[in-house]
Amino acid sequence: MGINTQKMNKSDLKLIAVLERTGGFASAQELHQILRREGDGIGLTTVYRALQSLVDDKIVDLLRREDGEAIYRLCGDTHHHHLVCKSCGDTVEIEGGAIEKWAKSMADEHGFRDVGHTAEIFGICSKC
Amino acid sequence: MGINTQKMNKSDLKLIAVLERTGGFASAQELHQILRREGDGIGLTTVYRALQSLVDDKIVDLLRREDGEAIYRLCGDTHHHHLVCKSCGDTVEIEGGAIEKWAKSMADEHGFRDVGHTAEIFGICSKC
DNA sequence: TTGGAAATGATAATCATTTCCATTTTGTGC
DNA sequence: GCACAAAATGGAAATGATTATCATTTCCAA
Repeated sequence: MGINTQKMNKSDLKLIAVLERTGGFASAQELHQILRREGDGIGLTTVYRALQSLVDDKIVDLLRREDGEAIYRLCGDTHHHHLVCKSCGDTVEIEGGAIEKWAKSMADEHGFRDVGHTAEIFGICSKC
Repeated sequence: MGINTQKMNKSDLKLIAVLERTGGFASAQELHQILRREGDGIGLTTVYRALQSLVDDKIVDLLRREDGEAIYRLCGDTHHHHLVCKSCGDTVEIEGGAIEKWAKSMADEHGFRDVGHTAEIFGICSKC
């Protein structure tokens, strides 16, 4: 049994569809632009509302960009991390098995539960 | 040798003093209010500028509250990561030896150099 | 003392997010 | 189909943090 789509409204489903299609993280503003570009007249307010309800229902995760802007992704997407070039912006998706273990053991050690984590690596790629 | 205060300006020192006194995390707006309440006529602009420069110099850490607002805290002199409670904001500094190794090996594998990294864990602490 | 660089702070601009509210759509019993 | 209430929608204005602008002040070396 996947997501229960029975009780959702159109906006929720539209947002889920876009998030499935794009795959990664996206901000509310970006998601709104994507839908608009595709001819959907959805309003920004509705995008925020739908995302909020999806977060409440634990269907999407809410994270934060470096500058504090909220970004969303479908829960259950394969969890991975990024290796980003500070010069050209090129990004490599990498596995983070070691991080998962580290986060879990640290959380256990300090009595934290419901833990998530962020981990990114920045550097200069071979081309730059 | 602690922080090098020689090259700092008054505003930087004021902010450090308040952060030392209050101990935990505080937002720019809160720090500004505290200084104003104490009779210091410092401007909000200067508070943001000083905090930015302290972050650049790795003298304070910048994290995000749940709502995206930036919060600042004096950091110790060792490289560390944070375990943050999403509910009460309580923070534990933790070692990240595993992360250092992981970041280095990933960077080597993909030909990146001059690498840095970020890693934070967030969850619900035992008290909440 | 003085000239220029750095620091300062009030004000305005920016930008994501929320709130408000009038309008439209949807669902339901007849 | 029809009337009507509840839910959904979206544009516009409000909010609040952060940043940019720019005129003025402070600092400091010559």
